[in-house]
Amino acid sequence: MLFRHNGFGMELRHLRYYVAVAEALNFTKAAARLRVAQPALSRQVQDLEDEIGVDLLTRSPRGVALTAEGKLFLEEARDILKRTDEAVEKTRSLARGEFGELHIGYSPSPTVEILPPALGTFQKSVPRVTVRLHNLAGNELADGVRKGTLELAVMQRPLEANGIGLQFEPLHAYPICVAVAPDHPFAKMKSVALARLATEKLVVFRRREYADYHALLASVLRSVNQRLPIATECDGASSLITEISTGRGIAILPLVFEKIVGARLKLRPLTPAPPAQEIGIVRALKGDVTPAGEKFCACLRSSVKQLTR
Amino acid sequence: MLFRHNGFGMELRHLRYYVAVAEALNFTKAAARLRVAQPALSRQVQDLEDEIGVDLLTRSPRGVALTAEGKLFLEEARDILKRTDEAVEKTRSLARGEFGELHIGYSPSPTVEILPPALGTFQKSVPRVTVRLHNLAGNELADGVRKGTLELAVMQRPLEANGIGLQFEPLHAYPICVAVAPDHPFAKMKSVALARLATEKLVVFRRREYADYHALLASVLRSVNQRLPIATECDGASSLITEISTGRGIAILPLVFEKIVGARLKLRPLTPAPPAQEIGIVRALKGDVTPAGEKFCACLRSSVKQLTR
DNA sequence: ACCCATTATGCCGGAAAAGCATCGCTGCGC
DNA sequence: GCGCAGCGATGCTTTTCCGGCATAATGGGT
Repeated sequence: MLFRHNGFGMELRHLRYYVAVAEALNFTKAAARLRVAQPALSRQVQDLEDEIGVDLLTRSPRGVALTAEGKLFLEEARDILKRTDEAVEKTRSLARGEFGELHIGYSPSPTVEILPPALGTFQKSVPRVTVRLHNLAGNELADGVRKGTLELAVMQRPLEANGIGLQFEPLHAYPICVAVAPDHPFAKMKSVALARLATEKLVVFRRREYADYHALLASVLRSVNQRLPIATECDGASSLITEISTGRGIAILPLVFEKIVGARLKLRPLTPAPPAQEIGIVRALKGDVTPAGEKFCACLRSSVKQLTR
Repeated sequence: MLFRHNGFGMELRHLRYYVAVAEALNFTKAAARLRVAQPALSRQVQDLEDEIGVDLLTRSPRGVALTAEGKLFLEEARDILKRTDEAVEKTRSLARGEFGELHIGYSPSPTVEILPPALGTFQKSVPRVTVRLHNLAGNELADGVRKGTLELAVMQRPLEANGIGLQFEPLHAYPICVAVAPDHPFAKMKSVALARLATEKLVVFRRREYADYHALLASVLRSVNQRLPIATECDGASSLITEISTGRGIAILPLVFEKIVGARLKLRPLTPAPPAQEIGIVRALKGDVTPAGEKFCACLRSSVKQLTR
């Protein structure tokens, strides 16, 4: 190198050597501990002192003592070395997926059986990863994953139009059911023929907020060419439960809603069975999933395994 | 070196280079900025990545991009480099006496004219030095300086017995005076002959707490072979002022007390003048004074110069 | 398919660090 | 009082490795 700037000679080696000497208060012993020869150590510490322009040690034939400046610099050097170790370890942790932030999108209702236990095991295995959950609508989830603001989404299979650039890994499939009040005639049946819905009125979620649900509904009804009158539109699960249990109508729901409605409604499978609602992991086709994200997927999969047992 | 430990290859150079590349997002430009050739930079960053065992950058023919780990490590590296600079600068500051702690012992009354202005100018010139003032008796001051718990003391010249191992640098000398109430006959004189004290009673400070004062007093009186009756012993300046102004007696005091007693007492020089009370700097004969201490001494000297004008 | 910018690789020279031997200093013990 | 032991510094040689130059490889853009 032609030109060497003033302060560009200091290296971590100098700090490591200085700390060793300052701790041993003896060049020879420090050299042994560092597995280097004493003269090398001697010179490196001299270089360090020249670099800083301050005497850090007072030498004597009996060993060395720290000057006031040396004491200060010892603290500083120790701190710097500790921080470098921490920096490296942090980075490795991040690479191993044991550290950092993980942005996960999800649809609350369809994932109610899968997500909570997966979150629990994940946080237990890597507590230093902060999971940020984002409760969004289906198309927003898809957009988020595509843009990269979400690393993964746990949700129903995206519609064709929403699915471009995304990969869907199915975790579980819920049969489509009809939800009725416990005193409704359907409640006594083991399954309900699709054709029998013709005389019923539908309770549905609001189209605006539940586009995915309406897509599902449409596909179910389309398959039998039916068009049912809509009794009410609900803004959420609890009002839907109220509407149905008071006899205002029935609803078409995936079986997972059993976990939500409890005993207040009865869910009966439809025959012939429409295509089941698939719940799974959505990730971007291109764009890496971090190790932490992979771990999370593993937790989801094992959460599903527990479920089916 | 025969054995090279796992993590002992990382140096500040690697961090400096990595930061440059991560900021430029381009090896070639970073190399130019660092005034090194691009291949050198390329290799050093590779070495760093090998060392950590994590990919920090994704290379492409259009430049480089940071991985998530790379972003984290960039922050860490920047911080480490900043801290090293700070560590060096702190150490240099300490060596220049612009930083650190300074323990100063003093006797309050005799230094009342000198110390406060010196402290003021000192703190203005080096605000990052924390001055710790220790108000102690004369022998404790001497002990403290000898032991090194005090770097300096500002006080009257130590007695012979107390002065061993110490160096005294005189700053100012105050003539010995007699202090009387304003209506006392002495108050009208320009000076008072020592012999005329014979008919007076003495107001003194307590022997226990003011050994130095009593030594001074003894030497003044011994020089004229007088022994005066003691009217009262006082625990401090304010009670001494009260005693004298109410006519209970007179006191022998150095002229500096004029600043303390104000108009409440009159101080008149004695003739023939006894040896003046010398105020100065006490330091250990061996044992360094830090640069900050030297600066403080300079402030004291200039404070005295201001005084005599 | 070619081109260009950009990074990676091979090789060499030199600077700097490490090792070895030795010197100089100082305090301790015989 | 003198030698000896322990310590750090210094001179010199060896080794390492960093940097420079030339060039290959890579891959997106036109």
